Amino acid sequence: MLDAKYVRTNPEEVAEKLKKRNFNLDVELVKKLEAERREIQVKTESLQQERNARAKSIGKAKAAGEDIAPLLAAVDQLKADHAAAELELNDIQAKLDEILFSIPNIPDAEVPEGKSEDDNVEIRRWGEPKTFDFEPKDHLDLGTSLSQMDMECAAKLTGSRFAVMKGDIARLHRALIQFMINTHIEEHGYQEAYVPFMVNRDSLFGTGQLPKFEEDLFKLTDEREFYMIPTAEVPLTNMVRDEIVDEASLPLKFVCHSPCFRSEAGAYGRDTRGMIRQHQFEKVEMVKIVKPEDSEQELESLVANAETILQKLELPYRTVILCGGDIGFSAARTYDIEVWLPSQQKYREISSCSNVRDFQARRMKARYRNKETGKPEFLHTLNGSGLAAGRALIAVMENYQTETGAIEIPKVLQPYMGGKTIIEA
RNA sequence: GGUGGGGUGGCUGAGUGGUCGAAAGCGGCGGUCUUGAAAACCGUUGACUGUAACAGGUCCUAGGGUUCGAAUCCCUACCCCACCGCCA
Repeated sequence: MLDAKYVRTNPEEVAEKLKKRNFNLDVELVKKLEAERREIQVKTESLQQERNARAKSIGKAKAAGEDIAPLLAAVDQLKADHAAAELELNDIQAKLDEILFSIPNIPDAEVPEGKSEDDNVEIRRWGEPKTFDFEPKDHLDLGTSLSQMDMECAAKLTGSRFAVMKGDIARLHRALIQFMINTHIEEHGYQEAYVPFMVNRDSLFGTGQLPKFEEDLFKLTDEREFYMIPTAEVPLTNMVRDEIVDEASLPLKFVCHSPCFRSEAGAYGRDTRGMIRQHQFEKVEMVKIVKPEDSEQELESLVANAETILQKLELPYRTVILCGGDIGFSAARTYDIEVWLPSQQKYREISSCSNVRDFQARRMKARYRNKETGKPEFLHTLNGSGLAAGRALIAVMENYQTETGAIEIPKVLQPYMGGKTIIEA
């Protein structure tokens, strides 16, 4: 969330900056509620002050052995007034919080203007889209004819938007995950983490999925009300929730493989075929917890770490910076990496890397002690996929297919496949 | 699941109704000493809010209650620890 003080002292400025993401802040409402809050808070606090003073004097009188009965009678009305004022204050504070919690992050100045993903701006490309001298199949045709991918079976087990994989394809999927994690811990200095795949409300609030995006999540129905994680970003980032982190341990860099569960996937009727958009998919996630002055630079290296995976897999990709209209709720700046899919003749998102700045840290009260000021200050958090495993699998299958419907195995994955070099029927 | 014990500042931990935002230690910061560092010694040091600066307010896991007054008493929830039971 944004700094409440900043929002209430400069609502017009905030509204102006949020226009870039097509977010409309009701400035008049904020001003009106804020004026009320101020008045009621002053009233409540002065009543509190009075109550505290009276209570103290009663204590003194009692200690001195005086008769306190008249003092007790005098304090009755005060008590009732204070209780009423407090209720009123809580009510208005709740209204203000509701607004504050649903305001998205302010985009960086460098974020391009734009309405949709069509307005994202390409930063760079790597590799050349491969040309085939036959009609390339998509991953579903390839997987199905190998009898190693079965969407009908998944639909029987659960429903639409789930997948069953078998044999070498299942192993290739796992190989990708192992390869990615190993690369990040061995070459990029991340610490591997294993975390819960169900989290509580506080965690989802901390990273910004709640309260606004409840419908995107799978929620458990028992009395504990846990949620399935939509990304490992949630548990990883929340590790520092309510902590004052030792400055010497920064930056924290975590990498974690997890399944991700998203209810919204499929709500738009997009990518209904194959494994592109699923309710459950695997992802290797990178999260960095850093000092504010480092976050810009850490975002660049985060993207580079993700790109390295595609380079080692020799998959053509491009990197774009998301425009104001396409950027996520918590992010100040996001780079998407898009991999080439021959079946679609398009680049498709395979990683999303964001600098969240202090937006999540403020929600989570995640701080470090600044040596120079001696004061606790909010950390900056970043997250990025490194990479989405399901989409990486699709990209490998489609880019490495042969005319006979076999799939060559990228060199870097062969050690994870028992030395195998090709998957064929 | 059962029984018992707990949850207090960055950390450990004392505090059972008013003089407690809270002893002590550790850690941090400043200093003395030292070529420098360590040790030792001295001083200092909670967070949030609020103010031009004071003042004021809130915070002892969370939510309710009792009371003029709650870290302290009562209820509920969550979490942790120990032992027992069960179990991959």
